[in-house]
Amino acid sequence: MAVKALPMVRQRGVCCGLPDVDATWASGTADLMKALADPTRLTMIASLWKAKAPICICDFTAGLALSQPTISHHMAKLKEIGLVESEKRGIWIYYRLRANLAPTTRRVLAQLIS
Amino acid sequence: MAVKALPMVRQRGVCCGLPDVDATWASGTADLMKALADPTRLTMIASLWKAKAPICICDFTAGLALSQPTISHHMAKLKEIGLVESEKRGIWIYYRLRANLAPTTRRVLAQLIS
DNA sequence: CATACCCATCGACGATTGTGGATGGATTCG
DNA sequence: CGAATCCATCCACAATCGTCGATGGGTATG
Repeated sequence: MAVKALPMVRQRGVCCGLPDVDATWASGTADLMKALADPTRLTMIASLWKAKAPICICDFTAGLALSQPTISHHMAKLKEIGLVESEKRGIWIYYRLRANLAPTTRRVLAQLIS
Repeated sequence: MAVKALPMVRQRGVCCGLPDVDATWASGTADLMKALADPTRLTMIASLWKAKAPICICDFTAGLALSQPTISHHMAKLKEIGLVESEKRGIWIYYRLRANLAPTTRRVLAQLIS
């Protein structure tokens, strides 16, 4: 990647413009990053990604060294952002990666996990 | 992507194993996500990515609607994680994307920004 | 029906984060 | 040298976050 050099001359008190960055994009992308900015949630997402199958909440509760309310809280956050969806089966609730994830989101996850 | 079906039978009180997810990976990736989990820092990174050239801190201070200490604080965080590096030129300090970013990090940014 | 299990929600707590005012070092210009 | 500009650091404050105990609803088993 070609990187331009530093500008040779510059006036004091005069600043240059920045490349256009859409504020809506920044806000939305930050929300996605926030959802992924925790080791527990990242482990959950990676587990679902690798398993290629729905996983019961109880398996996370048993497998991760955290209390049941904490596990539930993290999964709720992932669901709220739209990364996962759930399905009830008897007394168990299974979570899976959302079927129609945004292509960008899916590619980001692929890069992060694989 | 083929997604397996839900298990038909399940015993109460018996939980299944989870796919192996490396704890070090989760921790490190979470740190990267945390660094990107803010609209201001995301805007900074996208600006540097698009500009393909070093940008002076003063340009961020002038362009973003935040105080100078806040801008400095955000950029310090990006530098601490190793996403950007800086170069001093007179009274100005220029920041640019780190030259030898981890390939994974670079690809994630490419997916997020482009 | 009574018990056991699964899970979401609530409330509380300490820890972390985003923000900006004040300060001071560094550098350049007149 | 004195003034102005650029920038990092320190300090304080409100807001958000991660965590867990307690609680209660829902569901299956005996």
